[in-house]
Amino acid sequence: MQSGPRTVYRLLKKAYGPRNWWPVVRGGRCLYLPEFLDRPRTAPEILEIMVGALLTQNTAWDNVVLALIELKKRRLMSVGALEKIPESRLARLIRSSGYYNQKAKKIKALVSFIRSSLAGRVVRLGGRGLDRARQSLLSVWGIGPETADSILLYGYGFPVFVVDAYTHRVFSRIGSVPPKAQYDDIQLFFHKNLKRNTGVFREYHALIVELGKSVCIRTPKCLICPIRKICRFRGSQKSYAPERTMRRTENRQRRSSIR
DNA sequence: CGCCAGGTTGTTG
DNA sequence: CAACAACATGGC
Repeated sequence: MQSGPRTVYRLLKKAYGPRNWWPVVRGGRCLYLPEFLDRPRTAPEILEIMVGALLTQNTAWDNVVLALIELKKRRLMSVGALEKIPESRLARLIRSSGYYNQKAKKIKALVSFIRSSLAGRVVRLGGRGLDRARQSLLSVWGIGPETADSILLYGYGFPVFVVDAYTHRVFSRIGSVPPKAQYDDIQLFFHKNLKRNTGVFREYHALIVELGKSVCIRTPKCLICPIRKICRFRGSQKSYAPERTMRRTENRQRRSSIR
């Protein structure tokens, strides 16, 4: 039985594709438009992807969209506007995306980086090569490997594979990577086993997310899984080692909140 | 209610 | 360097 990442891709694509990720927020709506995939992103679109990538860290996308709508409604989705706005007000506007104090700080760090990198415009990382662009992004406070790679892949069109919690969960269950595999290990697995193709990488990541959200959840729904036949797990085992150690404990109930 | 969500940074041993 | 804790809202 074929079970390489290419086979997984084919099965997922047949079941869920195309996903047309990354979406753009326009007119108060989140649009998944195929035509966006056929041309380079404009500078404003890249900024929106960057901000969205920060806001979606460990957060459901629907909550992020609410925050992006707030920002765009007020014409704040620009480097200049995001530089000017007080951090506390920014935090209030992106409240729905969670971790809003930290994320406001991250957005500030981002626009500061963009400004310092290219006096007044969104930095043109495209001409500097993938490795340098990635290192550059990783130097920004609040941008880790997944956020950097999302920006590079969906914003700038670099063929770099984005690894997230779903990727780790799905492919460790399949048996392709060890449960303890780190980000770079998992990314290397895909880079070694797939042609470097931006379109495929974009679609593949989005497909993994869909599988991870709807099927390959904590207690997986293997009966409806489109890649069941190549998976080592298949729901036949009674249990497996939880990938994320223990759950967070203690709910702090500090609820005075802003506003 | 309790759990979870397309991470990252700071702290600790 | 690995393992944790902190960060926080909204949906089901």
